[in-house]
Amino acid sequence: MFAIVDCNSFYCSCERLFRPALEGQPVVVLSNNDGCIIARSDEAKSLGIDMGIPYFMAKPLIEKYKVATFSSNYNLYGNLSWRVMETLRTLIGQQYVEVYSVDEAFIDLRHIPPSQIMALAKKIKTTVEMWTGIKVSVGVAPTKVLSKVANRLAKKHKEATSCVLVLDTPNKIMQALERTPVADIWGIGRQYAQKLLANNILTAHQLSKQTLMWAHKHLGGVVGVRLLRELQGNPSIEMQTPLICKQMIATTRMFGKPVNSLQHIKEAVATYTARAAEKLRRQYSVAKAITVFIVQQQPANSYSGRYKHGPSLSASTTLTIATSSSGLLIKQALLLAEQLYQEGSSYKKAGVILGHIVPNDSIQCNLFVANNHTVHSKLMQAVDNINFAMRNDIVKFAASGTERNWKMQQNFISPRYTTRWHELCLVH
DNA sequence: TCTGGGGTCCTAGGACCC
DNA sequence: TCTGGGGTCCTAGGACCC
Repeated sequence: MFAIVDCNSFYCSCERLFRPALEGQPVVVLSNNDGCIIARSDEAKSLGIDMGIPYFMAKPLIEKYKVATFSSNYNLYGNLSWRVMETLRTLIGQQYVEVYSVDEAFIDLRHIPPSQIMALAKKIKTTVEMWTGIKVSVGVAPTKVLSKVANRLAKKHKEATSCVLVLDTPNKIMQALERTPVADIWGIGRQYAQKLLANNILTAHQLSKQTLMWAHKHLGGVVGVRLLRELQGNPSIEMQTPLICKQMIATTRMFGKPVNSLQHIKEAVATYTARAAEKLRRQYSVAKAITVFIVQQQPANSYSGRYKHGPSLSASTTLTIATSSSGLLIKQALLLAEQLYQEGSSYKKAGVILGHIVPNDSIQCNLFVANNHTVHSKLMQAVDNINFAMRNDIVKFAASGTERNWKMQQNFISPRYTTRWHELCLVH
């Protein structure tokens, strides 16, 4: 059996933890740049505030019902996420926990006797809540996909399930599948959901009755086959071992306001490159490929229905030697940015993507270029140490600029209660 | 006026090899 | 009239996830 442990309205729960007066009140959290709604408490959901809608569209409801509104505070969420995951690792053993996202983890329960599973699932829930103050839901089933089905129903029927649901008999599984619309299956997105509906396949149960060949043909080849097998109760998506290095690292941001000048674009690109390089060094890797992209502002009155982004321009380059040095990467990134920039255009977003990532102990050297990896890595280590100990960005590259008037908006940001001394929660 | 920021995996098709 | 049969590697793009 596999379990999925999922924090309830995670970002909202984090904000509430230090503002207990908000318990039972509607709360929403906004995306970067205060653009969209990305998390809602149950109370906010029942007011009809939809996931992912732009803030300015939700504003009337938010003001009418005095919904508590926060800019996203990733320092806070990251730290609380770590506490939740540590709790799970302590309870079940590190080798059985796969952190799937900031607020979710799969747990391998194949070594647990069936008779003890329900008790363990409840223990996980109560312990996480007691140790961290974050409420979670637990879904347990023979496969990962089915455990997500269980988790969804546990959350949906909180009173009946107390947020814990174990699907351990064929009958329970069948009933759960009948109550799950195809669009709510993990792995079925908007496109496939439409396709399934067109084929008159409405529930997960109906989908589970299709053949593997059908899934291969209509749901993206081997991906669809895996999904169907999982729905039918045959484990086909394995646990991921921890400490796998990312194969791609990106840092991309919307600007706080449209940017016209090459100078500002370059500052942003340099800043994002430095951040991406930091992430790279944190996993002890180096990158050989770098892509820069900038997104133009969408010309006015050219969109109908769903929001579309403006045209995106991108350029890539491959380095002679893989590196994690911010300085070397910034140099390349700025060249690319200059290539892409067109005078007279207005931009709203930029990003940097590092690729061809390998561990830094297996750098392929170039016969004709001196390798100064050691020098650079010592410098970067010093920079990282200072930035970690003091505060973010106290040491940065001049190319990043000092004014940064392209920086994103965060009008409702809460204190970083758990990661900054001077932002601790005060009790009077 | 105003719409996020990360990631993953897979497939198709082109270039190239013998 | 008639033009093989394998391979590999790479990239772009599409689908999905939270």
